[in-house]
Amino acid sequence: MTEKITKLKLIKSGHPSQTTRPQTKYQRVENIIRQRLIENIWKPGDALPSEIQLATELDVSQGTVRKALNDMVAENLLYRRQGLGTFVSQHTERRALFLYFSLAGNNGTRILPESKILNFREKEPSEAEFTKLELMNRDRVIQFQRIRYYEDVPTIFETITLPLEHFPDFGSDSEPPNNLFRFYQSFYGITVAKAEEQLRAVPASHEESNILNVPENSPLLEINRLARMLDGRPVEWRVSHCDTTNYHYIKESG
Amino acid sequence: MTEKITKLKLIKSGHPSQTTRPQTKYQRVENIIRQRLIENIWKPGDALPSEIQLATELDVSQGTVRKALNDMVAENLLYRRQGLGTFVSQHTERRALFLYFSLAGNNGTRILPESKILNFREKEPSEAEFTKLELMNRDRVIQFQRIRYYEDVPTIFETITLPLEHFPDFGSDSEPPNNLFRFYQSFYGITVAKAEEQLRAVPASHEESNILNVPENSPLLEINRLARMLDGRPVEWRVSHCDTTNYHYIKESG
DNA sequence: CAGTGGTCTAGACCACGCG
DNA sequence: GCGTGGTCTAGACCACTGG
Repeated sequence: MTEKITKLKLIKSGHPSQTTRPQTKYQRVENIIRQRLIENIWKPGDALPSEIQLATELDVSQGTVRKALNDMVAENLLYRRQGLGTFVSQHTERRALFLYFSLAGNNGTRILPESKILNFREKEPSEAEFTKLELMNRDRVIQFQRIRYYEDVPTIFETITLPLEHFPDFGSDSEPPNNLFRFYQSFYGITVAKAEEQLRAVPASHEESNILNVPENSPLLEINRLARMLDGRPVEWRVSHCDTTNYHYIKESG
Repeated sequence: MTEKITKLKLIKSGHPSQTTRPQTKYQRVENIIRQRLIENIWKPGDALPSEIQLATELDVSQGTVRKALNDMVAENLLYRRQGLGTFVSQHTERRALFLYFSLAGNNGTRILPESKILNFREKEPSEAEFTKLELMNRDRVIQFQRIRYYEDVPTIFETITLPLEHFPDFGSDSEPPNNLFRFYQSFYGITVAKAEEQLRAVPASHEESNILNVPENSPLLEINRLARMLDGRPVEWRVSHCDTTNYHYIKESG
């Protein structure tokens, strides 16, 4: 009994600043783990310490650690494999495909389409780019465009804008690969944690009609997506114009 | 000790058929609750018995009931209000808006747009309708079309198809209201539990160009949505053609 | 086999909503 | 005050994985 009381005292006195703004233990555990992910102390693919080790280190019960980890698994930041451990999520092909790429063939199958870079430049951000990417100073941006092919048919025309700040020497070595998120993660230690998409129907421009081999002004699906890192800062703004004759965007709700 | 052992024996012997295909207790609890929702024993808006009552009734611990309920809260079938209880989800305006209606103004605000019914008929299903709605016999279907307005501007043209089987006397009393899901729920006891959407860009037909007041062949966003009931059977097929000049479809991932 | 996550229990105490 | 869900603990046992 006395031991219990002492423990509670210790916990409360150990966090005196949080008496006004109460925070649960599992939230504190979550924040600690989140911070370690942001600081790359635990890298994508790494196994975390076991639940019992974490519980001991952070002086909480295993159940509290479980709750925190389960929350983060639900956020796709971690994944579990029974008998093996808890791991930091990576931007594998599968993850890219099911989390951040929603186009599927009319039969329902998804493929991560091949892509070809058309152009590349470093420049001052436009007003829209400055706002969208939440740039602070007049930081420069990287911008490139590419075509993506579904079964060798050009289907998507993409314009991608990145804050130069986070991507030094981008594109100087070699062409950026097909799976950009994995590239950001493995070369720059930047993990895309979430994204917001806005969809519209737009007419094909003259340039797009040539590239995608469709009539001018024919309808294209515009996917306007802002991707954010673990700490919430924007990392990539991507505008994709898609010929949805043979493919469509899918979403499940409920 | 002996009590514990006896209890375990009881549980196992109480479910002899499940020794080969093991199922966890919380899954069993989930299935029982799910079944009661399907059978309308607990109706939308009702409070469930308290966790302790359920635990006693089903002979499991409160923690097991918690896990089952939390899973179903994550599925949006139930919601919790601390201090009050656990409730069956309803198709309120808010729910309709945030779960099943993804159009937002370019400033980010969402509105459930007003609608006007254009026509209504009962007919034999087409081949596509038969397949999509997973009709078994040659059941008849109800079909109607409507315009939806955003700030008094016609913006969406919808074609809605329902299996007549589930909607006797549909439309004979009065016009179906704006929020259809709530109507299905309160008048027919049918809850829409999930939906699958496919999005494309399509050209405006001659008819649509008149209705939506846009040039013929101008790009429209097509939302092709199949809604399913609690037990997974299709209840509604809706094809919406949207003028996305002032509005767009939104999705958050991560 | 040892170590991991997954399930389940029993019980304590807290925070909230309502009468 | 009372009943509800929300947090937290401690410990048991199961199921899976790998060496």
